[in-house]
Amino acid sequence: MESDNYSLGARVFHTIRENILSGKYETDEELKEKTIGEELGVSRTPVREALRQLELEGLVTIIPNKGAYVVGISQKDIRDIYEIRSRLEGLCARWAASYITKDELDELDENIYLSDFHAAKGNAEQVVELDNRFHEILYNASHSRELKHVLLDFHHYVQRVRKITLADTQRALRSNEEHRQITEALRQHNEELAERLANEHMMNTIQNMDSYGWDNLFQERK
Amino acid sequence: MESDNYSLGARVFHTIRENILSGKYETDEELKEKTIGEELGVSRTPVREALRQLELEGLVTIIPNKGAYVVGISQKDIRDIYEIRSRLEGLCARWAASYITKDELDELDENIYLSDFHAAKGNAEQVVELDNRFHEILYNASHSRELKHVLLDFHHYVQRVRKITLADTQRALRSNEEHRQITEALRQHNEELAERLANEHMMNTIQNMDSYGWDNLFQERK
DNA sequence: ACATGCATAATTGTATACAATTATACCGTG
DNA sequence: CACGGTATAATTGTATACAATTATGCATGT
Repeated sequence: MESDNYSLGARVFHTIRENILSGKYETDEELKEKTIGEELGVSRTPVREALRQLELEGLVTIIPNKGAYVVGISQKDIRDIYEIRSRLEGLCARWAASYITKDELDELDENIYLSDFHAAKGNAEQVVELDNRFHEILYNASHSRELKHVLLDFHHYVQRVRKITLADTQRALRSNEEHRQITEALRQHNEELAERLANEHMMNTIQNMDSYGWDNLFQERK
Repeated sequence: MESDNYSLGARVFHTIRENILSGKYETDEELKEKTIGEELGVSRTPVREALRQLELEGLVTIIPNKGAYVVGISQKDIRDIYEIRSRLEGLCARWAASYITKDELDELDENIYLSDFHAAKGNAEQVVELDNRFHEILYNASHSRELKHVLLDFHHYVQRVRKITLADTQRALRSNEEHRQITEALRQHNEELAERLANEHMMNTIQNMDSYGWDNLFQERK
């Protein structure tokens, strides 16, 4: 999804974020600048910058002169995010319906085709990557910097949950089917339909998580 | 809205953000760590941290080894944000309709009452503050950390535009009337109505900006 | 045994020093 | 005069040093 040609500071940021979202750093764990710096082989400076950024993202809480603590992501947080996303992905699809190009539609088609293949094979990693890309194309097609920004944030935020739900072949294939319908609505430039389908796509994911069982989604964490 | 008991670093962050949003730093202007540090009487370290945070907020772009540049906020950005907010404020009101308490409803009533007073007097500053507080109560009443987080971000983002639109007495009074209707829906725990009214409240703001004339909203910037 | 207070250690906050990279200005050459 | 190259300066990136604050542990007294 994104290149590795990052500066050191940016890499530190991504590493810590990944460690929080993957559950490597536990909820309420204190993140000490010195310790993390030693782990990653850098000084405190880039670690501090990363922690300050992560606070803005809501992943850590910083108590001045005390420390940085991992903010837990509750089941309700995840639900809320998907409900927020349902509204915004809907708006995104609506806008994309106006602007989307033939090239983008072609890539969406290919994306779904490939995802079906990998889902059938059980290649969860690739399915997640293709899902990332599918939504990213829509974000770009919305032609809205602000909407893309906020949606990308949330998308990253729930990456861990998506890795689990999309590992289920049945859900992955159904998700692809929903992607196909959205793509079709976009091709027809049908704003109303595109919005409704993208909206439902997210709500279906919540339903899926409900039936999957939230305990299973969180078992690795604790 | 928030206390001033901040650490130095946090204050630097807020100052720079304010300078960007108020237009003191022009679009595409290069923000040099040394210069800003001297302006604010601090070293480069807290400035760097602030700039990295502002990049995450989308207010500056950082080109590695080159510099930090102010990202311009276009008219379309503002429109998009209000449309995004219309969806999310609607969702927020819907959730708040379930959770809102009598105390919060009382504060909303008082808030509107005071705002009417200040609007009539032409105290734009107070009207903006009360508007901030009105929406903040709703964000809290939604009982959703994630929704509150993203809405607060956007709310700050458009602070400058709000200062202008709410300086118009007619618009301020109409805004208060809309607040009153939303509050009434909340009091009745009418989710559907609350969502629709909050949604329309934002869309009306867009309409108002349209009739106000975008050029006037941006005249100070350029 | 437990609470209290003080000394010490650990940690964060800020400033500064140094390294790496990029911009600038000057000079020579065609 | 235009162009290019090189030395110099300016700026960012990272590490370290020092100050301020907070945590820890031990001794003391009750």
